[in-house]
Amino acid sequence: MTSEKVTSLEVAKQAGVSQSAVSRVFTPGASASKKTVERVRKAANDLGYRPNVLARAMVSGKSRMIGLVVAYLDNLFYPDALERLSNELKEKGYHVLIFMASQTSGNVDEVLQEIMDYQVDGIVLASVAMSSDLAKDCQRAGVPVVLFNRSQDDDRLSSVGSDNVSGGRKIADFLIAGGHKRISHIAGWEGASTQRDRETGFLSGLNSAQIKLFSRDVGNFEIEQAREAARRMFDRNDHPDAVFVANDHMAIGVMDVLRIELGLSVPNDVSIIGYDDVSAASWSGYSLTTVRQPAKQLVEETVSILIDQIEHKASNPRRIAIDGPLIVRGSSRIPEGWKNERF
Amino acid sequence: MTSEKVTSLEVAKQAGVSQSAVSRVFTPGASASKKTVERVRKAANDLGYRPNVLARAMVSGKSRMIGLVVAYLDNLFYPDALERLSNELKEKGYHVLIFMASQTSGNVDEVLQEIMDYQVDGIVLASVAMSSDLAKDCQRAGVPVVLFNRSQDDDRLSSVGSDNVSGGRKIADFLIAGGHKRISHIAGWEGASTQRDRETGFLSGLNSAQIKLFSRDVGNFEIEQAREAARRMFDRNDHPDAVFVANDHMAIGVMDVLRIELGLSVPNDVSIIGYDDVSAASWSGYSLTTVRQPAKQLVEETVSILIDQIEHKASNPRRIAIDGPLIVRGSSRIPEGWKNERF
DNA sequence: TCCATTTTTGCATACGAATGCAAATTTACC
DNA sequence: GGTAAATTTGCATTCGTATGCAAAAATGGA
Repeated sequence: MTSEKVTSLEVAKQAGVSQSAVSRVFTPGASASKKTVERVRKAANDLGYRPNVLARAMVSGKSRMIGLVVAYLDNLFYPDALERLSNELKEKGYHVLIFMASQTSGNVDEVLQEIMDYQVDGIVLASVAMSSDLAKDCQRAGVPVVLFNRSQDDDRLSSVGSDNVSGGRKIADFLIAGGHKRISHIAGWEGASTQRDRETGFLSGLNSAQIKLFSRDVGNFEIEQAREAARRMFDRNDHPDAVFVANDHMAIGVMDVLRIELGLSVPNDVSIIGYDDVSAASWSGYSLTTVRQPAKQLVEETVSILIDQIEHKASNPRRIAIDGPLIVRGSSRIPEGWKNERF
Repeated sequence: MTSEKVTSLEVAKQAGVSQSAVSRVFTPGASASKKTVERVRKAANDLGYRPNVLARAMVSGKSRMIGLVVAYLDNLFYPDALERLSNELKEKGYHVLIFMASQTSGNVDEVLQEIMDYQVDGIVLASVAMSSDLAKDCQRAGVPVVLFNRSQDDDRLSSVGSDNVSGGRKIADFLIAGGHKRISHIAGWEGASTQRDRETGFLSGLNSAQIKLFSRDVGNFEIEQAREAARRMFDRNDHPDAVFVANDHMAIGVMDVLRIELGLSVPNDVSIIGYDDVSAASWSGYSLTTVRQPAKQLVEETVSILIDQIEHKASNPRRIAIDGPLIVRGSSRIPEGWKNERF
């Protein structure tokens, strides 16, 4: 009931050495004789001593914590990424302090301040943007920041994402090859770089084939809004025969509306393509054609950049866009003579 | 580029007061004259000073961090809970340090040790069990622990969950009322208290009606395993006409197998009932009948217990089981004359 | 064995903020 | 205005660990 934290000093007494000796035994790279190591280890074990990370952080200036800011946890892409990130970082001896940034982008800066109060060694912003001022602050404080699945013009910031332009283009090419004539788009939140890039690639693909976008609506990456967008989009006689929905999360909602509310057949009446390849996309109930965001690689790159900047003081920001394959499944009409090659 | 952290001392100089004065201005409840507050605030603003949470933690012994251990982030119930937990705690001035416990329960203790190294003020174990030894350690260190969505015999530990026994019973009653004759169960991981309790309630419900469980298989809360269990279970001529699947995550996989692979109609050929009421359960593609776990309340109770123990030193563990309603949707045959009353 | 190197050790201090204590100041009241 | 009480302030110390420095011990070489 009484909190009895064991300190290095107590271990030192028990082992008959100085506090510094204890510290050295637990500090990788510090020197200590075999004998002291042994005695200290024993004493530490007996007393149940473990170094206080916070105290260590104070003097070393390294907290071994990474701040993570996330907005949408209901889109399974992010929990998945979070899990990988946490595991990957743990491997390197870091841990994740998590912060939710509610929908409004206004409070991100505030959240970031809070994060910095914890002296985190680095920050990952997942699908969240930050103000330029804050970016400067982070830089000044020597805290590296990586934007995950978002990019931003500020060239002080590293970013990791998939190549959304190329992905958007693949989708257009695929739909065109499938002979679709009335191709539409349901967009995510238009403030997001992912949205803009996907749409840019998509439109450029249509453009190359001289095809005009048939119709367009916005779902803001929210499933309910996507459903409404779908209803609006199909509330007319000549509806689209293909829709690129800006992410899987929304695409699933859209498919439900089309099939169940409107009685349409996917893919016979209309082809649906999403983006991300979340696990639900491969559920046989949806079998959603989509562009895969290679979460594993994205996370690995993110961690690698962070660690580089933290431990090797590599200071030049890196911006990475990994290409993701089109995963062809049953939600889209398959082009004549199509082999499941990757686009 | 050079890290220039602003300290209270610098603010003190700038404001022409002592370091203590600065500290007091930023310590709620400490006394300072209007004049000093003003000058310190101004100086702090000018320099961009914010108190170092870690340093504060050292002397106060409170880190304002809560350690969270999670196992399954792919079951949407947990990301949802995590989001709520994070927000709720933030409200109270706490933040979440997250740790993944991989499938094997063996490494939970190790993870817990790591958590304690960070001097967290409290710990939430989500769907994860801990050894009795560790529980003792936490208690000794004065770190309150709350089991979330799990309970454990150890009566030193607080736990918050829904009333799984009652929930299981509701499901049985509902299926029986619907006239089902061949009622089966696909279990989650059998080491989990939630699994045991749900099944206990379910069986007792069947028992009251003198109905024997038709068949049973195990899915370990993993969607792929649940799919396989479903295939095994229906690979015979007289298959069940109702299946209670131990959570929604698995139930969705099961529905896909039944409908798409086996060509069965849900609910005409077989009724499916899940547990949790994750967001996907209400998607019209599934429209899954389920027992709702009231995530909001669960999280609120969890936080309330934690804060109580941390701030008011309330030391007696509390064990809470909140009743969750049966949410009747389209995946199950509805009993004659059924009104959507809550069971 | 003796001296030169290298390794190990302890001492003292630093990290940044909070707080008990006593001195200094302000406030209240007669 | 004067005294007592209340408030504010600064000093010094504390939290638990890491580390520069110099002293001590161990090692190596001839």
